[in-house]
Amino acid sequence: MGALQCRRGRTPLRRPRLLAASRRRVGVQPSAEPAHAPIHQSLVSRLVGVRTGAPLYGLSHRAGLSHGQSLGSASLRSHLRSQPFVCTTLRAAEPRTHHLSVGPERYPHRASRESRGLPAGHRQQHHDAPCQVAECEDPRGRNPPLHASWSDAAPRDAGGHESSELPHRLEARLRGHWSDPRCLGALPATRAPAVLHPRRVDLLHRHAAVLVPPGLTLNLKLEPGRLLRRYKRFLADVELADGRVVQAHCPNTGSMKTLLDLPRRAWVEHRPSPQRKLHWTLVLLETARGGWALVDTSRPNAVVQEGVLRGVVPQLVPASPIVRERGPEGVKKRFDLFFADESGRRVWVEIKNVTMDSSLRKGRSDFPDSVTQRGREHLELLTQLARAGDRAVQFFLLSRTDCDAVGLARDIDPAYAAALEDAQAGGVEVLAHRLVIDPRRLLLGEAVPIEH
DNA sequence: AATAAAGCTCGGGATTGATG
DNA sequence: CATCAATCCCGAGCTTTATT
Repeated sequence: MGALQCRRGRTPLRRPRLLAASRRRVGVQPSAEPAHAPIHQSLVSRLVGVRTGAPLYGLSHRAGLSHGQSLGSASLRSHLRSQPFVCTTLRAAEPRTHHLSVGPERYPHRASRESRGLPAGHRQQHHDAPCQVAECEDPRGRNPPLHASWSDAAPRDAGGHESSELPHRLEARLRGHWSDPRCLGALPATRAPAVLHPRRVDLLHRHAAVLVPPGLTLNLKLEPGRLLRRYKRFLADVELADGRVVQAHCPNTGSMKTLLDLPRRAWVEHRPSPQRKLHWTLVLLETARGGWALVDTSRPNAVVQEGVLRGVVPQLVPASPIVRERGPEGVKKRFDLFFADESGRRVWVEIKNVTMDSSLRKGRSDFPDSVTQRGREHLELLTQLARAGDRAVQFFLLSRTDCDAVGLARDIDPAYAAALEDAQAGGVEVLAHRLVIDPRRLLLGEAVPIEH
């Protein structure tokens, strides 16, 4: 329950009675809604959150929260990301006309449009937009199938020009997704409530989401290079294919043992941004035997969460939203995933990225790659939780393509190895799955054996 | 005008080990 | 033992916008 904290100082919220009221106001007849209506609001917003990881534009209060709950946008995003919906089919629907009317004529006391450099007389009228419909199902069958539809047209201003209110980052997102043949569709979100407000249920079919097949949110946009140097924890020099040497961010502060005989082939991601000092990120490194290893430690948690939602891990079947980075009450430590299973037991999952060549045999990858006091403490806490009746899971993600088993690096950290054995004896479940490194994306693969 | 709810910005925590 | 390195993520606090 900790995930859904009430926002400070807010009065409890009234659930808006949306559908009938706003239809009446805007003059849209229910019968005018095509076959895929009605769209259940809370389900639509879950849908929005699930596959995208995208910002939720204007939908968050429909998160299916109970009366009186309100979330900050950040925790809401993670709440929605964890909902288990998968988009299965896509078909086209009829174009429709959207009637919108906003602007300073109605709200003359608002000066903000000018302050943002928007035209003062802005008035959004209407436009016809081709729509598409997605049919979605809950892979666990707990929720009825969904239909959602959207248009890919940008909002228009009075002159019929694309509204300047469509944020550039959204445009970029849409361009990227629409150009991907595997993309089932994208709902063009607009961040401007003036254009698209959640209470306008008649506009629900324009609502924003990017509906993508499993794993696409774990997209990779990689360029080949050679890792020349790794230094100061976060930095790496990478030579690109054209000979340029760039400074890249190394998102792995660990030892990366067995992966740092240099130079070696690498894949880097180019993500320029004013927020970033380094526009390149080191993601994959070639292993000694020509496989690939994921060294970007920001990705494994998302991979495992996505896989769990798709049902890849039979032991882990969430019956509640998955919460990231949460710890038990009164404990400073956090676990990577937390949810309730179908019997209502609390499940804590700690994920470890396993990339080190085993010193014992080829084809095996061992953990840890350096002494890890933190990891041991996590194990001890997991053991306590298991003894107290919760489910506690140590999940090893085998993040290299040339291995088929994970093991313990007893020689590197005997205390950790002992702690893992204690944990297992104490009821901690130890699981290991392979990471599938597709050139375009990351996916959680099948289980692999754990050797002792 | 009052209120609900959205978006935005900012800053802190977390990550790890080398270095002074 | 504090500091530093780059990034991501989140929440707090604030602003903006729509609705009644």
